Amino acid sequence: MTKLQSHGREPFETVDRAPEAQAEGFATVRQAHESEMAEDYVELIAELIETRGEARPVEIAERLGVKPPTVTKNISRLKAAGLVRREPYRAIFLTDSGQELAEACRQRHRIVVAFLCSLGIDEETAERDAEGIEHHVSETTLVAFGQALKQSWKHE
Amino acid sequence: MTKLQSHGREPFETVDRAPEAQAEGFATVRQAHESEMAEDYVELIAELIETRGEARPVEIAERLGVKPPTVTKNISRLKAAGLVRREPYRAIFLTDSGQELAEACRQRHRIVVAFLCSLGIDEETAERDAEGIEHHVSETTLVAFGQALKQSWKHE
DNA sequence: GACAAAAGTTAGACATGGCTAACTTATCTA
DNA sequence: TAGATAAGTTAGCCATGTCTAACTTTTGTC
Ligand SMILES: [Mn+2]
Ligand SMILES: [Mn+2]
Ligand SMILES: [Mn+2]
Ligand SMILES: [Mn+2]
Repeated sequence: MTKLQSHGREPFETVDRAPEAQAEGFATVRQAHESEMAEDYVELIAELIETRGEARPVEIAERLGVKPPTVTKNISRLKAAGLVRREPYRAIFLTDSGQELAEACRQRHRIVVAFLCSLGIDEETAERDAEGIEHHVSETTLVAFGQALKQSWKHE
Repeated sequence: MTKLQSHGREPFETVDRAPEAQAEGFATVRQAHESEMAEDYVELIAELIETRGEARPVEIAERLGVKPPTVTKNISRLKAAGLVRREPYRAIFLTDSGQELAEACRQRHRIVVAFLCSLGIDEETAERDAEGIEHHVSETTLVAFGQALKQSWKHE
């Protein structure tokens, strides 16, 4: 039991951090919440276009578990943010920047799900937890998940 | 390269799920967001009481990175929810149920941080990501993190 | 003990993301 | 092609969690 590969510390001690560092952490979480709606929408829209040919508000509402007016309102926010293109009463399309965001989100989502599954978590739970977790995974952590995933392949 | 221990699937394929299942996932995330404020506050209050002797609004504000009026408002919500006991202009205490929630949250927070660190992620990043991730980790996933952590000790 | 500084609260504003009810537009079908 | 049904929008409501400005209370200092 060498200490060489240790990433260190006893696992259950509370790290005490400088107040500013802690505050920065909470600020990061609040920021993540601000992008969350956009990320989930573009991700879903991309999936619907791919699998259903088009993205319709009814279906977005159904899959998000919200009511149609909520979708209308949020879609116009996405349009204002330049992520989506569309005319009233018609299907929804992604702009280039929307497409780009969607791809990144889908990729991240898939990695998080696969990583959780590689820990032995059932797919349903993995999907559920990933839907929230994904928005709080930094690039660093995403890379670490990817690495761990590769490791898990070797050992199977 | 046996398939015995495989937890299955190619890692980068999109799982397609029934609309209701997907909707339930998003509903779970929305629910998690509703408890998030309470969880972060009681956790922080418990830590402040432990390390500083008492929990004062200024310090809560400083560590959360918000302004004092935000803390005042949220503390009265926690009081209404029966998590906190306090009189105006005085320090804040946890009720039994607040204490209980705080302990669970601290434990979960520590496990998530330790787990991320065990993947080789630096502590600062681990803390930052954990602050958001913790609220979306189901019991199942928390247990899996704990297990993986135990494994990582064996191999170090 | 008075007064200045620090801490805390109150009031009122704002953005976000839900909702229902009522209306409009598009699509389907007889 | 008319009428019915489904889809989508609009208007207006609500809760949450943030803020600033102004006020009150407590604390510390001389
Ligand atoms: Mn999500
Ligand atoms: Mn997702
Ligand atoms: Mn948190
Ligand atoms: Mn936490």
